Amino acid sequence: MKELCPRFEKAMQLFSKRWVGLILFELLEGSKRFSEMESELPVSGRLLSERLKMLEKEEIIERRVYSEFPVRIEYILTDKGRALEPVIKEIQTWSEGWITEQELEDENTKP
Amino acid sequence: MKELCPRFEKAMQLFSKRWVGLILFELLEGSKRFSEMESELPVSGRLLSERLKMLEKEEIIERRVYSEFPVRIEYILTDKGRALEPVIKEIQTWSEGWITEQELEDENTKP
DNA sequence: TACACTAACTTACTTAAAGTAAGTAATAAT
DNA sequence: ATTATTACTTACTTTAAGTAAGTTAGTGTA
Repeated sequence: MKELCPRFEKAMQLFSKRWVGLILFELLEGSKRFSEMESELPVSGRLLSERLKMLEKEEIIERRVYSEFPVRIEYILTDKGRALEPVIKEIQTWSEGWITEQELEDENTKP
Repeated sequence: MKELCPRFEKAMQLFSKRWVGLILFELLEGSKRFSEMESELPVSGRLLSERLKMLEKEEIIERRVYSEFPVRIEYILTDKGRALEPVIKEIQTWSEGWITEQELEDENTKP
C-alpha cells in the first residue's frame, strides 16, 4: 500500500466518525451546552458524550464547567476547532449546490 | 429536535462513511481502477466495492467498463464529484496546519 | 477440450461501532 | 427526606466494518 498523506488520513478519520461534522456545525454558532446539542441533533447522550470527549482530547473543543445550580457545562471551539470553519462552509456550499430535492425525499421515505 | 439544514445533514452522512474521503482524494488525481485504489488505500475489496457502488448511486462517480482483456473498469468523478474538490482541499489545508507530529506518532504506536 | 490467468467483485463469517433505554452523581431547593 | 436538574454512564441490541476465501467472465495456453 502506497503511503498517502498521514495528516490527511488522520483528519479524515476524525470526520468520518458519525456526528462530528454536525457537532462542529453547532459549535460554530457559538458555545453550547450538552443538553442543547442533545436536543438540536438526532444523537443520543451516549454518543454525544463519547464524541465530545474525543474532540476535547484532539484539542478541537474545550469543556468549561460553571459551578452554578444546576451545574452548567459549556463546550466551545478552540483555535484548532475554529480553523475547521472553511471545511464546514465548503461542505455547506457543496450540499446547497448539488444535493437535489429528490435525494432528500428519497431519504425521508425510507422507513 | 430542531431541524438543521437537511442538505448539510445528507452531505455529512456521506462524508461520515469510512473511506469516502480517501476515495475522493484518490479520484481527484484522475480516474482509477478498482485494483489501483485497493492497493493505494488500506481498504478491503468488500468495502471498496460497497463505497464505489454508493458513490455511483449518489452520482458522485461514474463507472466505465472497457471490454479489453482483461476487462478494465475505471472510476471517474462526475461534475458533482469534482465539485467536492474544495472540501478535500480545505481538509488538507487544515490537517497540514493543525495536526501535529506528536498526534501522528501517538497513532503509530497504538497497537 | 481442459486448465490456468486476470481483474473485479461476492459471500460467509468475526469484530467493532452505533443505537436504545434505563440508571447514576452531584447539588440544592422544598 | 424527597424532588428537581444537568450531565453523564452502564448494560444491552442492532448495524457497520474488517477478514478471508470463493465466484465470474473473458481469454490464452497445453
